Amino acid sequence: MTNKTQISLKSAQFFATQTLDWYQAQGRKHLPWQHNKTPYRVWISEIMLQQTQVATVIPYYHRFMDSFPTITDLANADEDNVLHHWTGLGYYARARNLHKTAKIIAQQYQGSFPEDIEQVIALPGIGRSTAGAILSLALNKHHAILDGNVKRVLARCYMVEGHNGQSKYEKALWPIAEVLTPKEGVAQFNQAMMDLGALICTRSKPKCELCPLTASCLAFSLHEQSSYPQKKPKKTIPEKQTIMVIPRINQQVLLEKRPPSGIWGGLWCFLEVQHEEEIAVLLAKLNLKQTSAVPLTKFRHTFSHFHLDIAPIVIDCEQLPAKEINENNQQQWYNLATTASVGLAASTQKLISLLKP
DNA sequence: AATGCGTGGCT
DNA sequence: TAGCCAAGCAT
Repeated sequence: MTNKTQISLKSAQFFATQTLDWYQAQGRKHLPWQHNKTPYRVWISEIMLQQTQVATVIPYYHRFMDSFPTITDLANADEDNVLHHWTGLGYYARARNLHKTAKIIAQQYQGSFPEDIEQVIALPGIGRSTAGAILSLALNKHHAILDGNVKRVLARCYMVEGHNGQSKYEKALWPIAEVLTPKEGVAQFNQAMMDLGALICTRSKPKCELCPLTASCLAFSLHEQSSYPQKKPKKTIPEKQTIMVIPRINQQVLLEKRPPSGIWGGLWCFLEVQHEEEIAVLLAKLNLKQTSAVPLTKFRHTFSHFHLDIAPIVIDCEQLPAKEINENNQQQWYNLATTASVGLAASTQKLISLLKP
């Protein structure tokens, strides 16, 4: 039985007032998605910002909104093109779910974003916090949010035990977020909480001297800011090896579309083998005749959950009459001189740029 | 409930 | 500099 944090109405009101006053003076008001705040624009920003820093997102956001200004534009786009706009941003399920959800909204909601929180949460890729953010920031509806910034602020203010990824941590934080979220000024309050987390209540070296919430902050009063949120136990991630086979004819290289789930799902990548002997088998299957093979410099690509040591090898091939290498449209010759509108993994893009004429 | 899922910026 | 981890969600 864990203790539930008790917060009086009066202290909740004080918390909200302090936060809103601070936002008025110090909050961020000119991020790209804060102009013309429609549910669509806020939705795209919230998805891009998941586990991704603001500075990284901004150029992606501009390109995405230029290409897909409305939900209908997104719904009518090719998935390859949506993933193309996500190239390098990571967590590609976000882009696939974005596209799925746009189609659902186009078909089931006549192209207008649903405003009922349960309907929003039911959409692919949108959880409780993102749903609350969309409806509160764009429509000022009364929903709490609980993203990484808010979690950190609340964990310090109320010295909540646990760390990101632990369910007990979130279970303890949600009711706190709910109680503190005011009925008036929800949009500004939620934005303010994220800004406090991003600008003041940072993970390391929090700027407590600039914080409007020190009077409410338990960790501050006990000089325990650095103890919250608690550290996640570190684990060593495994190392994997792969050989990336790069068949090349003229200035074209062969790519294959990966299955819709798993790592790099839906992206176009080079074929992979585990051992060099398998290369010949692969080329035979593809009906390709090798003229020369040149290994490129090996490099390491690190994911959140494993290291991947990549040994690329370019196989120059003879031109062959068009054969059935394209059975399910899952393979294509990619012209190195152009930029196709498909999603590429960062490692694929890196290799392609190395080979560009 | 813990793990899979990317990438690049910090320190 | 090699880890740590960021505006989470799905399973």
